[in-house]
Amino acid sequence: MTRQRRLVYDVLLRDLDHPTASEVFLRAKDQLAGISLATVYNCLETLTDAGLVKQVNLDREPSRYCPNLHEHAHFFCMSCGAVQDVAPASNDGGLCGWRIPEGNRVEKMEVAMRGLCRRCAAVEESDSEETGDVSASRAARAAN
Amino acid sequence: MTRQRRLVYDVLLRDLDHPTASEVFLRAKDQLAGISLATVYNCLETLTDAGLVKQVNLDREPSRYCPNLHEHAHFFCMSCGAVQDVAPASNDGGLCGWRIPEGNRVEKMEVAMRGLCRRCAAVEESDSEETGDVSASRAARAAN
DNA sequence: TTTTGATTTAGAATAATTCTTGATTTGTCG
DNA sequence: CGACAAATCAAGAATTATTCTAAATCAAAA
Repeated sequence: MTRQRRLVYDVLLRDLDHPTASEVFLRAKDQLAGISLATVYNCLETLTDAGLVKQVNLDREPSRYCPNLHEHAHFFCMSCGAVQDVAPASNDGGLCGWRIPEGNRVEKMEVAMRGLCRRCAAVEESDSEETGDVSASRAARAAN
Repeated sequence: MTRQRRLVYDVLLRDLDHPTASEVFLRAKDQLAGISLATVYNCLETLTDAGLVKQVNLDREPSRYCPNLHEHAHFFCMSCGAVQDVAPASNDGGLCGWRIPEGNRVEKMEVAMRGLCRRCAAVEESDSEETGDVSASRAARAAN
């Protein structure tokens, strides 16, 4: 945790408004004049890889960053651009329902899942029988 | 519906594998040698605006295109990169459950909603009392 | 203190997408 | 049929977010 990483993380924690990398950069500069945009990108990536921060994307807009590690969805206001966290309605594994804040109007919802399709899950299963290592084969294929 | 648009649309309909713009371009070229990537982008945008096609994004990867207009989610295989459509488990408005294909392993799920936050919904409400036109005020603000 | 390795910086490079401009096609009307 | 207007297309330049590169800096260990 270097000074720059600490600062970038603090910026994210101070206002939980899902800033873009550029916005983080502007806020960080106020406190550490010499910091560069590249460093902000580096720090955001490091923090994301470390699991302290989540990268949030909507369409092809610039990525936004969120230090909320609880399971949640995101609500993007089409009018003012604000981004809110939305908590799950219950602890049933996230497949079912969200606590939409009172007054918000949802016009569209997008759901994306990531994982292994049947075929790849099967291959991994058989690979792990041979090697005993579940993650190795996936990593090997992912390297393509 | 011009020749190029028809072709791009047919390419999407032929294989429902969510190709990127470049992939659409490669397939389209086979049937209309002179078509350009810019035209493919134009056509995809036109088709999307017309509501015949949906643009599908995961993270910052190239956009993919999908002619399935039914409500559905997307499943991205982390190993082979395949993208599958996932149907809702019931017709309850999409808040609740998805028919994950047998054998698929979901490791992560992302939910994004778009709409109007409480404040903007309230403003629009009061605007429409004055003007009688719900969409005008939103459009005006969106133009910023 | 020197070394070592990681991190930061600035700017160049990249990749997807959009924009611009001129050419082409299409539809319409005489 | 032929001319004109409007829409569309093509080619390449431009844009934008992001990543890469290489040199400079820093921090901890020896």
